Amino acid sequence: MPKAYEPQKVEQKWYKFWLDKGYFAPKIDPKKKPFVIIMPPPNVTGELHIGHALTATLEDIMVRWHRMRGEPTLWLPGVDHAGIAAQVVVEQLLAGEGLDRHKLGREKFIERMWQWAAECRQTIAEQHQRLGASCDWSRERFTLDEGPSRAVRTAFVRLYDKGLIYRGERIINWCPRCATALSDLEVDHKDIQGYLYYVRYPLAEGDKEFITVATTRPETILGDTAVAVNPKDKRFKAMLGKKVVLPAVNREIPIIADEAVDPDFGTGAVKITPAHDPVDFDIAQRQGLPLVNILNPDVTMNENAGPYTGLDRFDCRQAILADLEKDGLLVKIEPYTHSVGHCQRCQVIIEPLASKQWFINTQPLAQAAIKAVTSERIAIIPSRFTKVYLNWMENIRDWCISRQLWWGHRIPVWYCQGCGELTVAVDEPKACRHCGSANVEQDPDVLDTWFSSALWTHSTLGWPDDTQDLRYFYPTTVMETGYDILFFWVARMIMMGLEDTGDIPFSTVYLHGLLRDEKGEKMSKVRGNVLDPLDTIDKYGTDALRFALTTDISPGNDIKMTAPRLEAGRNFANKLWNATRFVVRSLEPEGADMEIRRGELLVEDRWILSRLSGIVATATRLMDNFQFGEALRQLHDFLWGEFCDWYIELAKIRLLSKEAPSPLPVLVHVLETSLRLLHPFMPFVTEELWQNLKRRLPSDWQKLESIMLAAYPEADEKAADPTAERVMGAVIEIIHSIRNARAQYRVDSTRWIEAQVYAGELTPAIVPYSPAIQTLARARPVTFLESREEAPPSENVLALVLKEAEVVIPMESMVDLEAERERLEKEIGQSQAEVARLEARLKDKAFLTKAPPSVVDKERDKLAERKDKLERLKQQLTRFQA
RNA sequence: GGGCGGUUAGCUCAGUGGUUAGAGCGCUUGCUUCACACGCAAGAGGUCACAAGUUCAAGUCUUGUACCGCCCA
Repeated sequence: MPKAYEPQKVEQKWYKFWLDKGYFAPKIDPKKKPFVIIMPPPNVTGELHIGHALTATLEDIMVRWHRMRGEPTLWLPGVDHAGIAAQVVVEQLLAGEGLDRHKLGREKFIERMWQWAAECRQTIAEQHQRLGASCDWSRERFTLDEGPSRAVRTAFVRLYDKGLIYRGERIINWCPRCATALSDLEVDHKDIQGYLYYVRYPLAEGDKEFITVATTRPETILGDTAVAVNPKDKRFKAMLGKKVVLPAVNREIPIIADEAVDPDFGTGAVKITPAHDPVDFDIAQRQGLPLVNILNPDVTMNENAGPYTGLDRFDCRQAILADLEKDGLLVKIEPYTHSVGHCQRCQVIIEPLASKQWFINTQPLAQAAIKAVTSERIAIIPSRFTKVYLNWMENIRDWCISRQLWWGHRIPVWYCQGCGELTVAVDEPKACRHCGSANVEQDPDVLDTWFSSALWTHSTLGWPDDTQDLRYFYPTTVMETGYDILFFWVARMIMMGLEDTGDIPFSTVYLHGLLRDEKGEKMSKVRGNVLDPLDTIDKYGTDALRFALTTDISPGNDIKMTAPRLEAGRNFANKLWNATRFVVRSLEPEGADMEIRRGELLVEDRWILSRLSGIVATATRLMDNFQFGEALRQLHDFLWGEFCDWYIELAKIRLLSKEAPSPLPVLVHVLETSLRLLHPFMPFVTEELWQNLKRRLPSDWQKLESIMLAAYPEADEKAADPTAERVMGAVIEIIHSIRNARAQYRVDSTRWIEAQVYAGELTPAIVPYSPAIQTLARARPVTFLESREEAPPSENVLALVLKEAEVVIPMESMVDLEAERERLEKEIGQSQAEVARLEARLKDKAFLTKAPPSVVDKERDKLAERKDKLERLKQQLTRFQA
């Protein structure tokens, strides 16, 4: 084995091995409950970023863990066609070639999209494989595959037939750059420093009378169909029912009263532009006002804009302002900060406008989705997101699902050119369902990508067909994704899953945090601070990346990804490598019996086995609670801080002395168990090391051909050994204290120093550790005192009072008496304070009666121990006062 | 405006009421010790943002305040 772990040499070999062996595909066993994760499908917009690596890692951890526990485990991968996002990418490619989609035509453009998607899917699959993702590639799905596409059409038709999908003219968010409608969720609201313009509208009758309104978008004056005031607002009572003349276009519009008007905004009178504002639209519906649309799809002004026709929306704004100014109708301009919608995809300012689109009436679906969570059939982790989810669901608004794009699922609606009726069907109709005319044309629009994503948990498993996969794997177990798509995706999956199948899509939602750079900024391509997971893997190894992504994180909290995190992962993989290298090397000359015989175990063996059992229990409990970060941290600390730092060091001494019993069976057992514990987190290095062990052990030691198939360790309760832990604790403390004294007194590292140990009742158990103390603390001779009095009263002696023992070190003339006395006094002071605190607590009736007995007992033991130590410290001090 | 989160060592973060609050990195000191310098050993470093409360017991629960961030409107 080389001196350092070289991930590049092993990772791809093992992935291919697993894949070829077919380990990733579940075996359907009707007697067992499966563990199922449907992977959030990455977009076909390019390559995976570090956030995808986090998703893949967390899901792989769960999947490998459950698979090792013997559960039929399905992790189904997939890719999303990503409507707007992908179309934009390919349009940019076309632009580079001097083309655009209109020049190409719809059919050719779609061909280009498919070409792009195929390349992308290939890249994404390869990247997932580099990450070690053990997903079932045989079940991989693409949202535009025939199956999921039929699911989309089926779901649409069913909702339409139930009256939950409708076509109507509503205010939608129009992105002029993407040239499509967007749902409310696809709009980012940003505060903009703008202006509030106060504009006079002259009354139609009566000279020189005005009503003044305030607006942030003066160009919309052209689309006004009323001026509204609050009915309770006395200031405008006399004006109600009168008409004003719209400036610029000289159209007459009424002054009306509506409750929705806030008397405190501006002048209290507001302009109503029903075709370009959601609030105004509602008012217009109530009041029966007409809609005047003033914009073309490219947000130039249309023919309703009179003299301004053809101007861009913002040029028009300036032109109107100039004209108002000229006519003396612009009263004042105030700086004003207001929230403006931007296209989430391209950041262009969106226009709210009335448009005929397809919508889902979401409220009936939301009712079931709310109940699924409040009844705890679906749990959200971390639980604080439950409230966020419910709040959104309870205030849900209809969902605009049609998009004026080419890339996506075509809306399954055909318009009859004969009778004008609609035919809504899963399969392309030959004729109009109403009049039989063959002259039908399909709606040119496609569906919001999230509509197909909402079906993902069941469409991937075969719905609407009654397939074996759907029956066995649905409902799935965990939906793991980022909290940023809780509404976009998770909430809608719950609604659609329930609607389509009558059952929840998953029982647990696990939401992870977002990745940030070293400055704490969200990683994004726009910011240019993205980390390419493949670069990271090339530099540090996949397991190091996975370690960096999972250790010391907690659900729902953001993660700053920095080089030191990755280095820590690489170092840990290397530590594992070298621990195994040591064990493997020790194995070579013997190759013998690996049976652990309980009766022959030394204290240190019993100690490490006890600790191992404890760590297995802890890690399993944490993983059951989705605390993967904490679980990995505990495994790391055990392996590094206990197994490597102490057990291996002690084993070295035994191996050198060649005395029976050999530590090898325990070394192998603890190492192999640890590799299995770590496998879900760090699959490559653990497999490589496990195979290295297997190769050098007798053939009957392990018959399985991969660690992936091995059982996840279970805690061995019989191994718990408090006595061994206590003795080893004392041994470690003794060694620590001697090392500390050496460092403090700057004893040359090659020099041996004498140590006398008194350990009371533990003495017989500690005596066998004399060689260990010698080697690990470089102390010789180490002698054991029968009683405390044997400590020589010499002045040049360092006396260290420990929890269970005392160590006396003759230091020749090196001890600074004054400093020693001060140190002892300081320790006594601390000790006294502690004893006092414990005594007070144990005298407290409330504590004694109300605290659980186990806690009280613990405190009593502690007090006895501290009192004993205090006594011993005091006796030491007397030596300096003689 | 409503909601959520964060504030713990120099930095990045764990800490799911019960010892003397931990880790990684960084820092100081000493080590080419026969698994590992991607390492070993020893060490320094904390009013757990602030205030009040609940509790036998609070970094942990409640309320308020401040600052930072996010979501929704």
